[in-house]
Amino acid sequence: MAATIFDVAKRAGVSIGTVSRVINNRDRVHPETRERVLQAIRDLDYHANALARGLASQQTATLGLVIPQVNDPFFFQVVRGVEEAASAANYSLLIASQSRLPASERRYLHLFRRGHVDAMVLASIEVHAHEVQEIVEQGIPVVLVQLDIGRNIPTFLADNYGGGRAMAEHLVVEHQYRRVAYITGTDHTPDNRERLRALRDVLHENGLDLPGEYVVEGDYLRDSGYRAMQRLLELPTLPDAVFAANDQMAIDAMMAIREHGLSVPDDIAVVGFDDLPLASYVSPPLTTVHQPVYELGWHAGQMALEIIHTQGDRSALAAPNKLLLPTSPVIRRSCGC
Amino acid sequence: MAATIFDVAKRAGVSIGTVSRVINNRDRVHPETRERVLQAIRDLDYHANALARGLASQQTATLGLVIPQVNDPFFFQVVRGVEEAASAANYSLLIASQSRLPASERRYLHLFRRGHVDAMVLASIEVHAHEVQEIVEQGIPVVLVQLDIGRNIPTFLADNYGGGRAMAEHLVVEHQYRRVAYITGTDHTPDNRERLRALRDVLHENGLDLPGEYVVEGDYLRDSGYRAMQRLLELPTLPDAVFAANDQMAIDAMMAIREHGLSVPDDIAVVGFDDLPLASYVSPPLTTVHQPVYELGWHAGQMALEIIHTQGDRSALAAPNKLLLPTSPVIRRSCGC
DNA sequence: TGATATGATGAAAGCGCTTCAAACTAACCA
DNA sequence: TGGTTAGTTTGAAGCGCTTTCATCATATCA
Repeated sequence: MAATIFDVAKRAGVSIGTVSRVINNRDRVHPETRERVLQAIRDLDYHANALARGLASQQTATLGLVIPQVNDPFFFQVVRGVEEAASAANYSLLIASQSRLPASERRYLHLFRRGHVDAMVLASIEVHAHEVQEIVEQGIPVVLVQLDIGRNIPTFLADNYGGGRAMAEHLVVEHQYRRVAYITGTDHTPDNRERLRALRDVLHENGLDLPGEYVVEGDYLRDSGYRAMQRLLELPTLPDAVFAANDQMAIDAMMAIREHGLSVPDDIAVVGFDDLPLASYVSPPLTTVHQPVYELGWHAGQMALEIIHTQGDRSALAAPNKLLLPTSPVIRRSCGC
Repeated sequence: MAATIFDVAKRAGVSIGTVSRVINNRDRVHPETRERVLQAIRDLDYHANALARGLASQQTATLGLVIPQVNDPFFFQVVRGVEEAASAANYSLLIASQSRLPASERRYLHLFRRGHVDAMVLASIEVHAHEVQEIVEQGIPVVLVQLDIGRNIPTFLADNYGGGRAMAEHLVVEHQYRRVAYITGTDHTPDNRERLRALRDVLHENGLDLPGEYVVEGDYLRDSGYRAMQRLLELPTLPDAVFAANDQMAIDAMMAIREHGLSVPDDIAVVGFDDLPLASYVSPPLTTVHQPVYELGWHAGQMALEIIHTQGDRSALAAPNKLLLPTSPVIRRSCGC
């Protein structure tokens, strides 16, 4: 059996209270006593039981992370970011992927209800504002990633609008494309909407229009870009450039164009959003917008830790609660450069 | 504050022991009493505290998963697999990525030392056999994924040899390539060695040789395939086919070949291993070997749970402790098909 | 009718830690 | 010399559960 604090106390000839103070660097302990305790800890290879500690102190040194069930390397980057922030602070990371169950059965809510975590990071999941509110009201800090529910909750977002603008300007101003089409992601997600808004704004500012038939619906997933592109290719006036809401669809769109006997970028330019590793390997290499995914995760984890450590200190909550991380266009070949 | 078992007991007019029995479906409880307790639980929105429960019962309903720090979508699949196995059994998943710290500081060892998890899954990390032994001796079941330390520990591996053979035969027998080169992964990993062994065997069986200069060293990572291929291209007699230890390097090798003014697969065929999503998008689409990564994770999680539930039942440990999951060649274009 | 199962519940002892009031010690001051 | 005080340490009460053992009805049998 593993050694307990009791064993350490006995060996060092002190009470468990003293051992606890040594472990936690609390109050003052006589240097000699401290050394004796530390020696006993070494001798017994003692490691404090995390559960007992959590129960007694009401702190678990654990962060909860909820991600969608989708199989997307995107989220792995978020996971890595949060994990590294957590482990650098000696916190553990408890992961839950959002299940398809109805809200009443959502397991991830148990994470906090059961006192399992000190804070939660929710990444691009479907969640109701009142659910989040409930968590926060129970005293568990929540940080959101790529997900905005419009309450006063710390939120980390990639700058979708800014990235979308930069890309749109690249197409419209530098390349002088005149008929730009857009393949949407899932309609309700804010990232998709921001990217579309950016394109529309840039077009307007340049005296151009985004006709309804140039906005075709996709869902971010494989194939949907292909089908969307097919619809565009049936139009009487073909676009000269296509902005897809993510790389996956952009790549599928390129396929559709090629199968249609046209060339990318000579006949139709194609650009995406995300900068998947994949983007640089397709041919032509995809021009896209880089998203700081790892950084989103890292900052979110960091923020969660900060809030934990300033609990009750209301002034801390006055910090900006919506942070945009910069996105940057990655110019390759598919735009015509 | 969240309701405790005490609150529920008071509201239902019973003792906490009875509430506990209802929660855990233990012993028998009078149907009427049970209903009264359940109603109180609903009324108070009670959720048992996981820490207290874990402390009292010495079971945490949590699985620990350790992955390398590498940034590889491969591991995300493993994570997903384990996570789904865990959550289907109402277990949580605690993740730790292996840090670069010296063994004495390896945080993930704390996961179990501190009584945090009921079992651990170690995935392709660097670990010493005696460390694993120590964990097991403390009564924490361990399951390995893509990692073989040669002890009597349940291990899930992709069938690297089988997949390597199938691919090698495709090259040598069907395509009749005569000069096949191999770009290695990190030398010490068993997967790499198995794949190489398979190629060598098939060549020998067909009266062919694998000359030393046709085995060039890579490290699985980006660029290393490119450099390895450059070395191959400097040889007096060029290979007619190249087998790379993974897709990433295969793709880089294709680039090097093209930059050298040669064509894939007409001048030199290239195949990989892994079947990254990426593989189907490059041009020509990469012929490779599919690895059941998600399944590896899922089975490992499942096995960990099984061992937990049959603890002490020695007969269970007689089950096969080394499981090969089948890999399958995915024939695309880069092999010449 | 009294002895004996059987079913249902309660009471209390932990699980391994944190934390806080209280106690002890030695040193200092008036 | 008694009273302070600052520095250390102890002891014990939880934290919210599980689990064992004892208890108490009620039903069963000879």
